[in-house]
Amino acid sequence: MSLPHAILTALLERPSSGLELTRRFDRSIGYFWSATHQQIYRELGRLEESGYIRALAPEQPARGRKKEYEVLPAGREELTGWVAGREDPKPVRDPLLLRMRAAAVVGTDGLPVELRRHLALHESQLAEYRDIEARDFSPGPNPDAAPAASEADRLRHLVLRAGIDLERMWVEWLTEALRESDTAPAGPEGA
Amino acid sequence: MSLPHAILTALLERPSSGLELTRRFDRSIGYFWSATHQQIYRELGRLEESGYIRALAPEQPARGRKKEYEVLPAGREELTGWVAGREDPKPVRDPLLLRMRAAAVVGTDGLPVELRRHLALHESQLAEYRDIEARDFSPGPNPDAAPAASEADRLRHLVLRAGIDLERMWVEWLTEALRESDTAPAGPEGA
DNA sequence: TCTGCCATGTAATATGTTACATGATTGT
DNA sequence: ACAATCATGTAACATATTACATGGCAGA
Repeated sequence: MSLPHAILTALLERPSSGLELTRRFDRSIGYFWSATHQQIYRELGRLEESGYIRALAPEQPARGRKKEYEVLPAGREELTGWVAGREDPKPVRDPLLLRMRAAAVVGTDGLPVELRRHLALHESQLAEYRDIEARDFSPGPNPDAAPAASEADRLRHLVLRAGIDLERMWVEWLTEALRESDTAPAGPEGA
Repeated sequence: MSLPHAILTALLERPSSGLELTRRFDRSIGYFWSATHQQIYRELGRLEESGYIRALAPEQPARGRKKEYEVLPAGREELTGWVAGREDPKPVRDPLLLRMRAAAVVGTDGLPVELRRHLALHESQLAEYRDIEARDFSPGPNPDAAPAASEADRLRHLVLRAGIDLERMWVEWLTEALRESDTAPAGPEGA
């Protein structure tokens, strides 16, 4: 039940149309909750029906016309309640780890190539996050002179650092995995 | 498309019935790919129909009777091909990070309690992984004298270390998040 | 007018979750 | 006989993915 709350958060940050939301889900919000435009349009319909959001500048029932949405008080309340609620962390679900486990049974053919590819992807993502951090959360040359970060900025920086920590973890783990597979002779294991 | 391959891997490690698989998906395999018994039974049916697995000790079409499955050569080939294939890492999808982003807009009421709860859960999971590592992959007092780990063991250890690294990352991140929210006064942000 | 892109949407399918149903086996 | 548990399954629903459809608008 996270997608509706992701959309409410995005719309509170800035009222948007479906396509604008889709683009924001390809960047900032999408860094920790991805969604396609089909999901977003469907969910916008539901949220409107529930009275959590409403369309601005109406009188345009046409199909190809832009439709902006804003959050209603009921939507803000719903989101506030969700933030305060309980939700256990989901168990990890990672196809790459599964493939490594499978490789322990049927052999590692083709795996190192894939590990190198993933390493490059994670390094690239890490670099992107670090750029964002330098741009949006740089402390400046004299931290004491800078204004104290707002609570909202502090939270957004924390979320970004989770992304950075995660990517760094994968980069380190993949590097170690490749180092080992270079050292050990990697013959087929599945005989 | 990972669940069928998770099941093929599990069945190659050891032929099992549906319920036995379910239990293994609550432990070892479930640490990086979870599944309920309903998913497993449905997928077992499909895999059998595709000719990837077959039921052992047949002649028992009854409902409550145990049914063991084993992997056929076609199933092993399918799995080998999947291991060698390409599959991009999925973007992160984490409700807790989403909630922190939402909290930046509507306020942090109730969040610290939840962060502490998650911290305890991750610490517990980390401890469990470390127990498994000590039990199954301990180098012993004299590593040089111990037999070299097999390629399969090396891979399984790597997968376990990914789990350990992930949990440790969350423990550290949550600890830092709590330390900051103790320092900074956490007033409602959504005014 | 034609092409390309902006924008919203439908349809079909796949996967995952929750609740419930049925039969078999074992111990009391 | 009964209850508890093992074991396999169905049904309904929710969510996510993929492919396609429709209309508006701007410029060549």
